[in-house]
Amino acid sequence: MRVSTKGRYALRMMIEFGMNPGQCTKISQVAARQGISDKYLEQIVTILLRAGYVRSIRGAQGGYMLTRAPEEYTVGMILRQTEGSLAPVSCLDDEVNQCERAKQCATLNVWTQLKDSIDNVVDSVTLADLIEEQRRRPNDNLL
Amino acid sequence: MRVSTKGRYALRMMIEFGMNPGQCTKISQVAARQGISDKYLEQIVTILLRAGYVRSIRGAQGGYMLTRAPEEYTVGMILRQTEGSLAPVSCLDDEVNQCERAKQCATLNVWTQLKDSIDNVVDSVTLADLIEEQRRRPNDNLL
DNA sequence: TTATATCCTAGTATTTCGATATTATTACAG
DNA sequence: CTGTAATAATATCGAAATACTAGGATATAA
Repeated sequence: MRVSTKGRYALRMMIEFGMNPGQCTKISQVAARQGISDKYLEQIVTILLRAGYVRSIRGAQGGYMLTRAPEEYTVGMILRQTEGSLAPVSCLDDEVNQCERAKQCATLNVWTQLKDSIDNVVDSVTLADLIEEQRRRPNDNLL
Repeated sequence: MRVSTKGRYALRMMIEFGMNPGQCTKISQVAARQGISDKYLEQIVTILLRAGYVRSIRGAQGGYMLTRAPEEYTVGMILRQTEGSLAPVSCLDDEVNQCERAKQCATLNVWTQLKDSIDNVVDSVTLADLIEEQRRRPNDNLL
């Protein structure tokens, strides 16, 4: 039931991008400030890039920036891209349950409740909330 | 964010035990009915045994049975024993947050909300609920 | 005493995680 | 037009976790 570094780093990186509105942020900057391997961050940002959540500018003076307003990203969107499904069991990944045991499964109800409850949290918090939270914290330049 | 087979099998096994109140249930029975490897189930039941959630009777005609009433087990209790902590991030495992980034961490709040929300679900459903759910389902003898 | 069960230890195959390395591509600066 | 700073896309790797599997030791009812 753990959120892996991939999802957590992705969130932190998106916060960094969002705190530089209108300008490029370099991976090396994020890596240095967060103390994370830049090669690993590159991998993660590629996922966000393909999802259309950030755009990249190549070459010198390049970097990444958000494609939309921070209010338009939920934590759930970012985590689902990087972590894959957030459902506690795989049979709840799809809209229709493919599991052959579904009809007899006494535990399905708990998993569904759990999934709904997780979704409810992650979909109600936006990147803008996190950025605001970040600004309220000490040591602004050391996330 | 997945519940592993260990936790899921443990729940299903506990339901089986609970559906045979007052009598022993053999691992081989559970394994056959659930289509799970009995050697793996043996491993899992050991965790429940050491937690004092079941007691064992060795030898011929032996098996396992619950040590308390189904109402007294929550899904959370069973999952925490078998899965370990259910917190989405390790810094929420302990009562006091040991993470040095805690004060500057903009994402801590989401993780706390997520943890509370997960705990709320798993701690509010009891084994008795699952057993009742099971009895309401078709094919009672094929969980 | 024998069949049937749990108990215990170890091993193993597969997958995931977290990262690193490599090479290619792009674009701006001088 | 060349050097350099940056992204882009893969490939590789070690460690840990996951999901079993195997074999034998121990206990007990009949």
